[in-house]
Amino acid sequence: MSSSKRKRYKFPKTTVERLSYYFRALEEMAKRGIDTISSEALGNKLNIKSSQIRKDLSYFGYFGKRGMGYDVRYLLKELRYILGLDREWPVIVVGAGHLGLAISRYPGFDMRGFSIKAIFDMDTEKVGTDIDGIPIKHVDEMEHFIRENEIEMAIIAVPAEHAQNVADTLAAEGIKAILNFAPVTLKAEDDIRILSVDLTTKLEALAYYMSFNKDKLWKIIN
Amino acid sequence: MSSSKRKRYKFPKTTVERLSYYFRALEEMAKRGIDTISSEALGNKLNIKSSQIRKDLSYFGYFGKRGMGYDVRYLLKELRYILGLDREWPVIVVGAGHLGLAISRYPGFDMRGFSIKAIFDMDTEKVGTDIDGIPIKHVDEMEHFIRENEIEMAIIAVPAEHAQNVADTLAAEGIKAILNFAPVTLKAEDDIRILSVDLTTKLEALAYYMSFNKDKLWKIIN
DNA sequence: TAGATTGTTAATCGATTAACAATC
DNA sequence: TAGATTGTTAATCGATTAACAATC
Repeated sequence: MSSSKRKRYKFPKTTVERLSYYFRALEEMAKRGIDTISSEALGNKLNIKSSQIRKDLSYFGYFGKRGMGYDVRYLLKELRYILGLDREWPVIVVGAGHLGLAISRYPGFDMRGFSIKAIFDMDTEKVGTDIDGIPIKHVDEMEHFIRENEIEMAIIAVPAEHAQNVADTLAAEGIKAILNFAPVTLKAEDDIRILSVDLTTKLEALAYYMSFNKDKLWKIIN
Repeated sequence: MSSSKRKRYKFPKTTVERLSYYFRALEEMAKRGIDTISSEALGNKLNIKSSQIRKDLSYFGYFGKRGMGYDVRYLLKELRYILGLDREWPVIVVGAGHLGLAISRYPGFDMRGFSIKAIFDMDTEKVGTDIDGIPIKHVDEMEHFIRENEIEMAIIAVPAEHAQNVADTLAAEGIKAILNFAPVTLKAEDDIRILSVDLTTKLEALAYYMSFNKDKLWKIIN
């Protein structure tokens, strides 16, 4: 039923994330006036093996010239298209705490076409104000706003204990992708894409790595 | 020379991150008065297979009772020890922009023993003020502060173009672990642990997944 | 042409999972 | 004891990498 006749190619989940790194590095190179780059040179810059880069790109097409490398502007254009960055993505943020506000102002989002259209919160002190032109609205207005503005992506920046609730509400209101900053594992139907950014987990991983060679563990990794 | 006679066990890099999820889930359970849990039940909560959980834990010891599951408080205690969370970690933040300040106030860090001791910036308007009791100091004072307070961990929250510079400085001043929020790949010597949190990459991955089944790509994943 | 570098194959390496004997 | 659930083995699955023929 849902499976098309078209051949499907699998690729590692890690590839999409790396494409994003390639895109960013190429953007910087374009800015510096570099117009051709080899997988070797790009790999050096990103600490990624050149064969990994070539393989990642090969899942999507032929972008290089043998003996020459990749045309920076051309590859940028293709990656922009592959990553879906050739359009504007209207986004809402739920949670107007320190983190929610910092995220709303994060310059990196706007640069990539992610445009924060509104921030939602329950705190009536904050509702009605705005942050750099982005209105803070009451969560009760969320459903209407999502439909009115055809929002598909949302960022959750509320405390852990409210996050699942917010996710359920967003799902019911038609959101298709969620970037979650709350430190919980969210549950949702399969048609909703959820990715989490975990601020503490990585710091904890660092703490682990700082501890382990100080003779604290029975068994040590390599 | 550096290799001890002790047997070394390898385990996946992903394991440490999952231990951190287990810890968090168990903490919440302890708070709710649950005192025993099976790998099956914990897995359901975290969308992780029970065999994965048992395997992860098995790298570090025997924590469960067959037929009974795991004692929540005991496992918490062991995980706290393994993750190095049984001590205080003094941390500094470099960059007093919106993100740096939000990070400095993030309640999740303090809860885990990560204590932000100071924020460093070059902006003389900000230097001398404080955020919730955390002083903002000039970067020139950083080296002295690091030595004086025996800081080993730092968080980078400066613009991409300054991040490598800051990392080099931190390394020279004796920092051993860096959590990087700047959207660049940092280079450093092997004895310095760097992990990055990338705010845009995940949003880009979501954008990709929202685009791909809209007939945009030649080759489609599964 | 000679040199460089891609795109792709095949081998290796690493991580997850099912299955089950051990045992509480 | 019977039932439940661990700890561990072995199979499977997935991702990375070296190597090289193709070709600019």
